[in-house]
Amino acid sequence: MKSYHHGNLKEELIDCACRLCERDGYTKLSIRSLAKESGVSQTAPYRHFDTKETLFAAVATEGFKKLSKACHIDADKKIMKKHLVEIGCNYIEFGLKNANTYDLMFGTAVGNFAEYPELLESANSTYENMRLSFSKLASDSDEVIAFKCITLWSMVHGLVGILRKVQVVGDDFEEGVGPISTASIISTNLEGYLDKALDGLIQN
Amino acid sequence: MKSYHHGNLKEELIDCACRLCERDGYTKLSIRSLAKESGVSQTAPYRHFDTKETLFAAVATEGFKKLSKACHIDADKKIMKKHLVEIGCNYIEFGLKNANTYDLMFGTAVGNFAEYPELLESANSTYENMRLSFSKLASDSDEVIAFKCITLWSMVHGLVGILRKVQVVGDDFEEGVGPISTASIISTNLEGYLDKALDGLIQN
DNA sequence: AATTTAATGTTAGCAGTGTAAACATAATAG
DNA sequence: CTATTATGTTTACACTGCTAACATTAAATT
Repeated sequence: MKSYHHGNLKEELIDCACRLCERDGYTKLSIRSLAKESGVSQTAPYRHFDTKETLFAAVATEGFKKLSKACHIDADKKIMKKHLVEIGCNYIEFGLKNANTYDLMFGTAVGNFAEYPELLESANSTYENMRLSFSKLASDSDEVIAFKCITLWSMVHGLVGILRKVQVVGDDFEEGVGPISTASIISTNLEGYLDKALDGLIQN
Repeated sequence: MKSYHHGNLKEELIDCACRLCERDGYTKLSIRSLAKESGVSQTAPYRHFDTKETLFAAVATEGFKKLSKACHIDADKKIMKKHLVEIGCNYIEFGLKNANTYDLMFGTAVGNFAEYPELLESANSTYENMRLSFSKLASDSDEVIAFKCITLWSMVHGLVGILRKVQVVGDDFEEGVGPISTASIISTNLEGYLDKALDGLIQN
């Protein structure tokens, strides 16, 4: 016997949308199927999300929260280069393991973050966490640290994009100097790769 | 008086799709509107593209060709670091000015490049061009050059992703060390930024 | 406690979508 | 000249985002 009111629909919709977006890609997600999955009428979601993009924004918000958590390192302990590498690795791992969600977060699905305050906040706080970690290592000015942080972010973000196109990760691949084999090699030793790449960032 | 056969439909569809994808984003593109725009019946495009993804693949292929051209530097002249910076700048500029197309090229719209030989080839040749330019500068082994090339690509690819979220580029922005202001500063002096960032890549 | 109001749900329906099937016409090959 | 293939059209189906009108319940106000 089900009651007229669901009681917890919004959260359940977001939860469900996160799962489906990751499983099939956000392009495949339909509000109707989402409603059906939650055992509710086709248009019920519209009581909680004005538009599909609003729903996407909610999924992206969750994505940034998870990314933030994945990249979090306990603020108390002294942060060494090793930890920055770890942050980078975690970031990349998140991007690769949640490729579809990641695409939703950084693609054009949600046009303007500023229209969705919670999304903007969760995205900014992901950055802020990274920046704070960075500031524990280097003794540069705030501006320089911000620069380095954006650079690190660009690096790992870029690697996610490139590696995703080559997600064989351990599977066999043709040898050579093509992008596929090279990217594969990198992805099998991500830590070593990042360690080297970070050298330029930290000193200098 | 129009003839039954269009004569040049495939090319026109691709052309038109490229324009519309860039203008409105590939999510908004419909095969029907595309057909209408080309003055042809709703299902005519299916004679040339099995599925919508096939059409996307064609648009992405064009995108890679354009990207390749934008990053091309005459192979004859000796390539200095300055030219690598130029390549990077051109790459980023392309990504920012063709954000929607870029998203189609690197997002999840086309799942597996291997299913579309022409796409795979144009993407690979974009990489190959970059790699050749790189090999003119450094005297490393092929493997090392491939590594550096992927790193450069990651860097500029990542920057496109981050900067796109902040495409104020010259407009005013709040001062501080947040991602927006920092990214804005970078994007107003892309050349200098890249020049510095490339230091770590070229020596070492 | 009774009543008004707001929040949250449902049903019905519109205009638009991807794509398959059956058919029409024109270009090409034999 | 005929048969085949390439390319186009019409029709149709199941699905989509979203709106409007209505139903039910929870919360706020008197």
